[in-house]
Amino acid sequence: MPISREPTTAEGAAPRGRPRDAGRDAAILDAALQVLTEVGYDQMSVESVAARAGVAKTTIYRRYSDKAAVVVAAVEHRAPASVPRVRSDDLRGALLQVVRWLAREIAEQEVGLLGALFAGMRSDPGLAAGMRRLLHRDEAAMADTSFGKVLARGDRLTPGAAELFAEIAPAVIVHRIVVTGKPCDPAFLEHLVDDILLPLFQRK
Amino acid sequence: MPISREPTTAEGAAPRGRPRDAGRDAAILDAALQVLTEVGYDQMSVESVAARAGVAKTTIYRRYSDKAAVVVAAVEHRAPASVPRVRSDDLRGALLQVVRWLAREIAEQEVGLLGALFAGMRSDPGLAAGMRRLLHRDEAAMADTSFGKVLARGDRLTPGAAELFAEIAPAVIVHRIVVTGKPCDPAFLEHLVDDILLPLFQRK
Amino acid sequence: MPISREPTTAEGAAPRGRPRDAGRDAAILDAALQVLTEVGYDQMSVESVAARAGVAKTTIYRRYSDKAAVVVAAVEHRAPASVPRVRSDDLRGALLQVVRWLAREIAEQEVGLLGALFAGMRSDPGLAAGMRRLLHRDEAAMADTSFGKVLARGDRLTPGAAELFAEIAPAVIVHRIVVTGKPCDPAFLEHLVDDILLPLFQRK
Amino acid sequence: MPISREPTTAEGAAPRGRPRDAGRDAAILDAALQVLTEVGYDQMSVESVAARAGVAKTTIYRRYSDKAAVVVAAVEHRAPASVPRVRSDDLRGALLQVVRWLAREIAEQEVGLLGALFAGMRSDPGLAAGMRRLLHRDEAAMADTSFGKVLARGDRLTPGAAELFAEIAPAVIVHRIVVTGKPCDPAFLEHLVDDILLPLFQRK
DNA sequence: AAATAACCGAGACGGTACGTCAAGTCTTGAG
DNA sequence: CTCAAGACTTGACGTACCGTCTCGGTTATTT
Repeated sequence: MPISREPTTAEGAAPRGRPRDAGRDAAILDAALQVLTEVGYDQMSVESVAARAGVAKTTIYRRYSDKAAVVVAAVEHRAPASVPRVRSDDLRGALLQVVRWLAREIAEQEVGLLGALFAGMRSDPGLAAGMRRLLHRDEAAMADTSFGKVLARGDRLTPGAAELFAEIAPAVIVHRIVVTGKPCDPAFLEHLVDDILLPLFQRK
Repeated sequence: MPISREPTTAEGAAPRGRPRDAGRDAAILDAALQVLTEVGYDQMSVESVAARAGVAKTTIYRRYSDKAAVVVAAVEHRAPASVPRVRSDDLRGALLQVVRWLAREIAEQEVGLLGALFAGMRSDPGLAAGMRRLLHRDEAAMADTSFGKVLARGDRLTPGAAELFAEIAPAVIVHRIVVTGKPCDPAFLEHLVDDILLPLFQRK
Repeated sequence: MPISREPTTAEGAAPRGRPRDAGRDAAILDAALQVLTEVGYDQMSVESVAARAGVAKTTIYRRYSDKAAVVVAAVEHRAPASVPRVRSDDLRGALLQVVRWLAREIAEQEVGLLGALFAGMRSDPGLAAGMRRLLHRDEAAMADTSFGKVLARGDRLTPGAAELFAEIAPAVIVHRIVVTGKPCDPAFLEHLVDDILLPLFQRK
Repeated sequence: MPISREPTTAEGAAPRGRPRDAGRDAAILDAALQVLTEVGYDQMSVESVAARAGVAKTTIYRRYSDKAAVVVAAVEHRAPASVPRVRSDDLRGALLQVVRWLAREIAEQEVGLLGALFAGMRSDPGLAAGMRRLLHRDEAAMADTSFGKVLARGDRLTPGAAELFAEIAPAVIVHRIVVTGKPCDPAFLEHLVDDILLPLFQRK
């Protein structure tokens, strides 16, 4: 959530003064993402992000109100949430594919985001809300994909399968990574699909 | 994980010098737990814990290497994991009861612990391991309770029901609280039991 | 010896970033001097200096590496070594006047400096050197005053009288104050002049 | 100034309990003297003295009220103030001999003592008094030596020569060592005798 | 062509907390 | 009562970030 210069509405309000350098936007967010995944949320200092981006600290704080806001933006920036395309005739295969993608996604970046979330939950509820919105966005994005359509087939699956998936799959994966500390290897993912998701979706 | 004076093994090593004041141990951990749940992990300062415990900062650092270590010890100290007793003839009622207890437990203290976990994951893997061990302990404790016995009845339930419960219930609850940001109200808990847990346990 | 930003030489090196506030420089050194003379070297805490100067502790540590360095700078800052003007035709009067000034000077500030010198002698020889340089500066300053010219009159006084004065007068005064613990009252100063300095300077 | 067990008066009060180990007294003072001369007054920690003496910190604090008191005692312990014997018929030789001894004495131990003196001057005037008494004691001891008798020969020297010597010689030597930072080499000591002391004592 | 406004790098600044160290006191157990 | 060991309080140390601010200097648009 960058501190935007443009008023939410209107086009006419021509921005005055020197415009922000878009190249720096990218550099900042890339650097933030790197540092975040390398050292974790609270070992990540704004100063180190600035250094790696080759940018002054001011340039970051002009765009983002907060260290946490930088993290949100960084994750938002990178995650196009490109849910992989799946074949509609193979439910198990589709689930496996998506679950695999989800696990990699979470391990790589969302762990950092969750750290920020925990850190900011009490202090800055508005920010927490922002992060939640971001996390929620990805779930919503699924509905419009081929995978979303597979889960929405009311004739063969439990109604509400999509919601169930969004509720359970990320939760169990995060739990696995953070709490258990074990990797999301293929065996685990098959277990997730075969012993949890499929039984729930296919019950008569 | 306090900085113990006694070598792990051996009995003979008579402790020399003035022994640590056990009263202060308790005071520190109680204070830490209070502050932790009040303001969250990284708003919690060691100094404030010391102040509330009526103890000098050094007295804390003599026992614990780190702020994070204090948190682990604090949660470990308090959590007797007193799973409520349940009736063996009412599976749904038992699940509801335990899930309700679990939700309260997580909301009250484990959120803080998880924050510490995120904070310390990269920097101090040994510490992270400690926290995981702690979280795992509670799950293990369930096996010996009346509830554990209910889930272990292989004749009527899916085998491995206990493991499934430990894998899913906490995950979904944490996800609800942290990621979704919504409270674990009765409606949600019933949903968790009726739409997720029961179907999984009773299938065939 | 402040941590200077400007390279010692060169003019071209344009200072970048926000310049240091000169007002704060003065405030810090004044405060340091006050606290130093009030409570002595090792009762003086950097924090108290910061408080009195109305400045953050970090602002002091940005300028000076050390508590000791603050003291050197403080004394250096204040001491303009304004040797009083003397009449050239009255040697005894001139000596008395200068010795009186010297005694007050030493009692008021150099005692603090000497404390710092003792403290830093072993640990930081560079710092000790700085303080010595500073003390030496004052002696050198005398040569250019009316008093210096009086002592330099080779026709009537022992050659090297100026050096002798610098060697003996401060030494005896410091010894009186610190070792003996007695005040430098007029009687003592007259004794110093009549029984020590004059006889040495006027011997044929 | 050790904290004595015996009441000032009376002999009868038989000391009860385990008597103090006299060997430890010496160990403490020796260790203190070593550390003091090695690292200077305020780099010297009571704990390090205890460690080197092979003694518990308590054992030191039972004997001495203060770190500074330890230093006084340590210097007092070692300094037998054995002024060298001099020949009465050679004034210059006698002066040189004593001045040489004095310079070594000061360089080796009194510098540490002076550090303690500066440190304790403001905070504990009673202690400062103790140190002064100690320093004064050495001067007094001189009066009874062969050297003292040489200076007391009123027929050929200025009356009060002994006092003058005590006032000037240590002062100039300390000034040389501490303020100037230069060593008291033979050339300097000859200068001190020939250009300062002898002229003062032999005038008229 | 100026004037204006915002950008950018660099770094000072006030704060808050960190984790460490030493001084001096207190509390055990053993002798 | 002494001694060793070490816990304990207190207070200062010097460091690291955070988020704000103030410089000199750089683009853009607007007059």
